[in-house]
Amino acid sequence: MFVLMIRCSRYRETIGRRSRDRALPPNMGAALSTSSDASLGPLVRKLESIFSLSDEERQALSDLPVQVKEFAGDQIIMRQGDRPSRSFAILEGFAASFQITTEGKRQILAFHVPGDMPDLHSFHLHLLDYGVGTITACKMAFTQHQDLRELLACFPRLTDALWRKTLIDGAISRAWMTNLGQRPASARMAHHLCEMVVRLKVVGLAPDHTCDLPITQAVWADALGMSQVHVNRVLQELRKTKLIHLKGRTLTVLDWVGLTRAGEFDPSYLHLRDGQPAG
Amino acid sequence: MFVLMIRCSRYRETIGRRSRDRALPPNMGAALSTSSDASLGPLVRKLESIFSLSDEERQALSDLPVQVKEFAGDQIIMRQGDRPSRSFAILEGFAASFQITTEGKRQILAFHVPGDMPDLHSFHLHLLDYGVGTITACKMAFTQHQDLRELLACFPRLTDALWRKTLIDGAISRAWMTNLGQRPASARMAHHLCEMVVRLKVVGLAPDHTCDLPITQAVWADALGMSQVHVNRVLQELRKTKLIHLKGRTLTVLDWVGLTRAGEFDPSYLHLRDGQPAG
DNA sequence: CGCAGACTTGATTAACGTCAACAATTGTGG
DNA sequence: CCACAATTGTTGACGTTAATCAAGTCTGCG
Repeated sequence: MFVLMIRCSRYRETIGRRSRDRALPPNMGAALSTSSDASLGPLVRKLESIFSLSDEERQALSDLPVQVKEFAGDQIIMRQGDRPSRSFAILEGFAASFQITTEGKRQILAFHVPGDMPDLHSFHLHLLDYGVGTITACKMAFTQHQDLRELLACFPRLTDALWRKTLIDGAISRAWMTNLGQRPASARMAHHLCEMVVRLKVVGLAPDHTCDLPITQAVWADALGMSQVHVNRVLQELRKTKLIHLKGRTLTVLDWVGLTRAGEFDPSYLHLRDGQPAG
Repeated sequence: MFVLMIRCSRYRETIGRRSRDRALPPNMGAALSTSSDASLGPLVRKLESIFSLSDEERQALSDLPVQVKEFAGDQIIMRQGDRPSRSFAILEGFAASFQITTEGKRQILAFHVPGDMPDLHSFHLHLLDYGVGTITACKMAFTQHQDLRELLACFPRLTDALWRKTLIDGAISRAWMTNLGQRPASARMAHHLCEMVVRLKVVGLAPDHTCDLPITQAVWADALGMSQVHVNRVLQELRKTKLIHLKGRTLTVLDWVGLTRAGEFDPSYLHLRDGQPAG
């Protein structure tokens, strides 16, 4: 206990000095702004949905020096094979990670919503095995791995929180794999829609049964491993059976129970702290 | 540094006492034996393939109190929904993790070879979202989460090593997802075989181009998301094109370059410390 | 208004699943 | 060592799902 306090106070001084001194990385000129106190809000909220933080930990996390950058839609942020020296959290907007096969096909591995840290892996796995790009315009908070390392050295429970977060991402991938491997196209789509709605609810982006889902059919095709034409037909089927209403970028779930049944959806793999009601 | 040493020596006493005192968990009567010094060898070797350990860390890991248990083939070890209080490493044999859909279909999410810790997730994610079962007869080393927690508190770099390991498992899932979503059946099989050969090489189970692969076609069907009949036809095709020889449980890769090309395989996602030559 | 991107539709075809029977292999008890 | 059962692998015929191709239509937007 004693030990921890010594290390922490030293940590605070160090970070303070470093974040003021450090030069900006080369490619971050124009769109850059400095962190405001509230900027990591979505990340903190997200972490708290899966882990309980002490005031001190919450504060330390909020004090982490970050650089906020804005991106347009459909931009690549990191690419397969990069060796990033910083990680980022999404503050606003939708992003996706993906892999490209040598045949030129793209598999979308995950959609990322505000509060997610899509490349937390790079903190330990220096070579990225996937790329990350924006879907819509996004606001991202970047943090140097070094700063994160110092933060975690001081607050080991935060290591656990972040580790836990990467494990949940793993659980989401597993559910996605089962979805890809075992379900016919329409159940696959239904399952995916259920997941998105629940995840958006957690961060307050799906208050009722409605949410903004700025995902084109072509993108869904790459995510769900089917052709764009088939995505279209499957969506029509879900509309015809009155499970969803989807117009423009707005999804309304008309029949939550029916949709979960169609997609065989059970939200427990999302490991939410309180069994998040979704309908 | 000073601090670390104090904590470590206390850790040693504690663990020493606890492992002698602790009663065995209820369901572990018969097949149980106590740990020998060498029992965690495969785990240590595996970790060293992805992370460099100090002598002290290696020793501490080997000293972790474990209970070794043997299982027959095709046994369930943990099931979807369990809340295990211990994790285990595979010392010998093949295992697999899987999910069962409500339609009764099984998706195999990963094959586990000696040195793997299939349920390391349960250390932080108390509810298992997948089951683990043996493929062949297996020897497993179980360790209480509590013991592991104490070890990691003392050697924070081991936390990093294990975190890194779960991240690599994540990378393997991602590659598997791309495989499921984007590749036609025969490329999918080829990619999978490449992965298995490389992973077995790491732990010394594929010395030349040959290895023991005790996986039935029905199991492959569940792993690769195709019917058992189609697995059979795809394997015949790979044999006909002289890429592999597969007879009984023995796989020989006849044309490594050809197989990697057929499966679009690039081993970098396995994040081996030295770019492990595979052919 | 015109253009680009997204969505929709129909016709055709390829990939793959299902069913059912059978052959080969492995394991087991006598 | 043999006979037998059980599991695994193989084959063919046939049906279904979903991909591909190609031609639209709609929508927002400068």
